[in-house]
Amino acid sequence: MPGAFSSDDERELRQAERDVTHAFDTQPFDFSALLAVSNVFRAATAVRNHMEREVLSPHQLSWSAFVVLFVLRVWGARESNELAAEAGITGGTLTGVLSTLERRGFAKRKPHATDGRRVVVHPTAKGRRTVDQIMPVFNHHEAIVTADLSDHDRRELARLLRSILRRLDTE
Amino acid sequence: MPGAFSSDDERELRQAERDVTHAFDTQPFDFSALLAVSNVFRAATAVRNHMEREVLSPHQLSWSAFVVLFVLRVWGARESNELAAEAGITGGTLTGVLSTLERRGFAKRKPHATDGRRVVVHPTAKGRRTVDQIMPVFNHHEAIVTADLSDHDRRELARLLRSILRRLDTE
DNA sequence: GCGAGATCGTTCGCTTCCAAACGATATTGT
DNA sequence: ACAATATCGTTTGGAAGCGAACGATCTCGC
Repeated sequence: MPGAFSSDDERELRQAERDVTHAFDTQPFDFSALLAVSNVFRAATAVRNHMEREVLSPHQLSWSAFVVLFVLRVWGARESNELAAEAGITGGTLTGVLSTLERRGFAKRKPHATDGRRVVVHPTAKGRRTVDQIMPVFNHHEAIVTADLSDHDRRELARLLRSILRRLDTE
Repeated sequence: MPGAFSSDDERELRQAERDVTHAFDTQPFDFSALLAVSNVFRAATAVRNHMEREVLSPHQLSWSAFVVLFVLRVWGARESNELAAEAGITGGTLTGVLSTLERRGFAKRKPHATDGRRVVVHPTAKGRRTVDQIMPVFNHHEAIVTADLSDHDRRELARLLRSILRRLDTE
């Protein structure tokens, strides 16, 4: 059912909407877009902080370091550019993350067989083991933060977000 | 209608699901939670990068700096701790952001009337003017990135995300 | 072949970001 | 009254993060 807010939630929301409208009284805003985007951020930072605190910090791993390691664990050795794209970070940032990962023995850079410019990143046994140890806990917390959503809602959420991603890809 | 993916999208998705399942064949995962959470991040970073590039960088403002300035513009002077909470950053980070904002003349710190520890942050006229200038463009881009979603979809998206936020608040 | 241009990872300068430690100020218990 | 405790903003140290500039390497046109 649409509009199934808690009344507190809805009141606070409408108040914020009024405040913003009032603040910019000369301009009409697209509120559904504003609310959608701003909530994507609030949710992302809240979940990220939660995960880093509850799941990742015991292993001294940052979010990005874990994502990179996860990709290596599931799909095996990758080239740097693929890795950066899948982790959603730039090449410059990946260099730093890889330094950390390599220093701590989770991954290893190797030269490409035929192309002297490229680098292939391999997970180490320790790296794979660490992901295997973290992943169940991580997934459990993913279930916790989405506990108020039905399975259908979660898939719907993922679908709506992919629509945004697709739109940004094609720009 | 549920499941209204493009077929390419869906195929890629199912393949990724198979890959992950195969990689961790001893453990069953909650996939709807995994997909929901991971897409929240992909979308957030993609939109954030887009906004910083297209809207904020001409004004030399970071995302956080803009959020803080926006809060000051709409709700007026705030104390530091409120500001940090609403911007989704820690106190230490806010100090740095405020230094930048103050240096560039967008905001100003003033001592609290009765409590010598606290600081009240005020927007300057220049700060308000800058937000007024950016906000229409920002909102226009919010509309662009959510262009493939109906108005109903956008509100549904915001609702689902708020459910996650509420869950994290009450932990 | 071989020079022009593209592509790759790294480096650089700068900002953001967090957790933890720190001083300064308030509040509380006794 | 006054020590113990709590709270506030800042500082610190280290990792992320970006865009731009850079050298090294490859590709393409001729």
